[in-house]
Amino acid sequence: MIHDARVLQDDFLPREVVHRHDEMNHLAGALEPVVEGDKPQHALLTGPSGAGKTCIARYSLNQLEEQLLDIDTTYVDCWQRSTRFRVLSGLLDGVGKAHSIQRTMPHDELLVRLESLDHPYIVVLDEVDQLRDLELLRELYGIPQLTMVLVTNNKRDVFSTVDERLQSRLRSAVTVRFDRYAQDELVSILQDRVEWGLEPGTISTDQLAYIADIAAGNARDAISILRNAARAAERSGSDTISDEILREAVPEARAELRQKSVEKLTEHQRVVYGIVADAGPLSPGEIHDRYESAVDDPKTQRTTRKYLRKLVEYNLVETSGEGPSRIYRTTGG
DNA sequence: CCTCCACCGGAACGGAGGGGGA
DNA sequence: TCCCCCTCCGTTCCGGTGGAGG
Repeated sequence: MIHDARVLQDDFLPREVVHRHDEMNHLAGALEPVVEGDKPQHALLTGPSGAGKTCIARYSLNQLEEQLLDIDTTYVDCWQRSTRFRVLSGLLDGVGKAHSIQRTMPHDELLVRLESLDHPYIVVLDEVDQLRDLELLRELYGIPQLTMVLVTNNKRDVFSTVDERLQSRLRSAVTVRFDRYAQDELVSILQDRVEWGLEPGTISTDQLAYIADIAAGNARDAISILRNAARAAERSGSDTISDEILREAVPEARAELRQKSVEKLTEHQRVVYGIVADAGPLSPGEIHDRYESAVDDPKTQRTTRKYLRKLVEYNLVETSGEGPSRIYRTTGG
């Protein structure tokens, strides 16, 4: 049934990119000067999640590495590395200069190491809006060999907190906008994965269209549904994906996504999430009261607010209402 | 319209944790 | 070994905001 499971994974990088040629050329135009030994331009990729931003960014860097010997590239997910220190150590890691880095390293030592690069270094900073301190971008701008490809899904409020000088620098980056995939584009992306990953004839085009409809332009969701369906079919010993299995795979895919987020939470954060999940829409005060009586060593109200904010960021919880009438509930019904 | 109240989130601070250097 | 310098997490403090109700 499953012929090559890798192509169904989230982080799989296709050999050929479909339906994003304009965006790819746009980005390549910014980076291409490096081939001639010139300084490439910084780039900013914006658009909704699942629209192919990360995929195109990584793909373009791969292309450059194939063309050039004297170039380094790396990918840093600012969601996982949201502090200045973690980003910097991620960047050093990408050029093999991360040896003997520890948290006690003097402030600027990490930057100095980056400045000593003798090759162009092109880095993807994914989910850059998750950075706690955007001032880091200013420091990275100051490193001549470094070119940044910044990836974010909401351009507007990302850079509102930085000063004008940095803002204008960021605005001068080549901006590539991504839209949601159209329905037929998603179908052909899925077809590609099916062709490489599954035995022939396991799923019909109609079924792929069904997946594309539900995924609503989000390629990651679409592939996740496909993956869950294939897994369920294989478990049941079937060699095709039935409509019933496919229907069941939709909530499973959502649960899988949710589960992954929940695993990243700390114990106390999980308790707070559990309260919202079990007891339905609640006010912040009510949530904190319940949380306080649920654990032995409760944190303060301020910390509970930080937790709630985090849950919203993780898309586990959503909020509505302002001020005193604010409530929190779990996402997706 | 104005005041109260709950909530929001920035800022500053402190302690724990962790590893290098004298 | 002790000291130092860092990060990370939570705390305290507080000004700002926007419904609800007089």
